[in-house]
Amino acid sequence: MGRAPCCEKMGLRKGPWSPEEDKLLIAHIEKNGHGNWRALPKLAGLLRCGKSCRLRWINYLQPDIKRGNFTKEEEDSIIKLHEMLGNRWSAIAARLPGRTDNEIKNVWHTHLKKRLGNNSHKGVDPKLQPRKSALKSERLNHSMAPESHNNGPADSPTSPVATSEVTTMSDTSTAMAGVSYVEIKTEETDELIQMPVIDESFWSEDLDSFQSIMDENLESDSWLYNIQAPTDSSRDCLEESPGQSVQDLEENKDFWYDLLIRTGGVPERSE
DNA sequence: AAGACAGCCAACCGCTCCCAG
DNA sequence: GCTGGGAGCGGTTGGCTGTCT
Repeated sequence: MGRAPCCEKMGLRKGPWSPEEDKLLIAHIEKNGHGNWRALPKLAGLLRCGKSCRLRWINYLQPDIKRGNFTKEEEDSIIKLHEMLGNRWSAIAARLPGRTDNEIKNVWHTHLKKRLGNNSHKGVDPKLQPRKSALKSERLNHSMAPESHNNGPADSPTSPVATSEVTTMSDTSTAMAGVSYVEIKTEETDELIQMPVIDESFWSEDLDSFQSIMDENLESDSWLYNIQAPTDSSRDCLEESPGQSVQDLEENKDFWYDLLIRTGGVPERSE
């Protein structure tokens, strides 16, 4: 299965790019943009396939790419984001301005994985990563309700404990992208409370929404109790992996806040 | 000095998704 | 609704470089 590699056609170069090829590619894209990657090499006078050109541009030639070593903060961000998102390198890269998915992937495999291995740090099992199709259907359903599974730690003192009586609510009061609401009955008090559930699209695309939620909740300093983690993006996944808990988010509150500040998501909090 | 080994990273490969026809 | 082509993504590889013996 699978179509033949696009570079197998006669005469197309493979392997490392020469400075001349880089110049040709940059000159062409600066002048014409990259509307059609497949047609680009011909137009630019390159003996490469479009895929190779795209990769070279995205990973190396783009003007806003940050080269050089990763800072400690960047590495920490990657670790946290990997906990939340798993091996979704492009999603992680989207939160680290100037860094590419390929670069992040390399750093992960060469440095961070070992580091975490030593710390027996938990992460999302790659085998449990949702496939894109799962993400898509989840977005369409827009209700990532943990219907029959506890998505938070049972021993978390203040977090609600999901029970079998959780029901998905229609998103009536807000039309916020990536956010739906569930009713959760707490085990301790038997109270029904509404809880926002944030899905993948929220985290990857809508920092403003997060800002809104944070703004609403920061005053009481309890906002994290009301946000569920985004990592379990399909019911199958939920069944196999409890993923990030409310408690995890709680512990990492500062991290999320710092990240959002750095990426322009929220204004700095006045202490 | 040179061979072996390990680490790093740019690039490739194969798969899935998206969308126009 | 179906199909095919292009784009994007994540996993993997291969070659270069640095370090060790």
